[in-house]
Amino acid sequence: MNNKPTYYDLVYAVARAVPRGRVTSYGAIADFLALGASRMVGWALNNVQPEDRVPAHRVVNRKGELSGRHHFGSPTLMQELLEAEGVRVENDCVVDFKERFWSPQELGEDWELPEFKP
DNA sequence: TGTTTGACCACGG
DNA sequence: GCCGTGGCCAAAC
Repeated sequence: MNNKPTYYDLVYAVARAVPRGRVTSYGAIADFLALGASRMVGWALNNVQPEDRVPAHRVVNRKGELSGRHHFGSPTLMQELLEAEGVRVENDCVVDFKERFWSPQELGEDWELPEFKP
């Protein structure tokens, strides 16, 4: 498992760049990274694990629903994490998702991976 | 080596 | 306004 120059690292970096108390969507990351495939974002997060320290719980689908809650080990863990950050989650959906939505474009188009230390 | 699926999104009917 | 289909790239079988 060496450093593979793949979009995976980009997805991880963007996920970490999500401010606390904010949430983003797979399509937003995919669009920012110009992947063209939001599915891969989910796959990237699927390969990621807590040991990567990637707040994947801040990433939800465009509906604002915690689609990946079932992949957190506990179906309620994702909601717990979001609520712990001040994000109100109801019925597995982010309340005021539109307002809580954060776009990676806020970082800037020239934004790149910060010093990634394995 | 080809097919299927996957934490999705956009568009069309 | 809701449901169905296509598309995207990559990994697993």
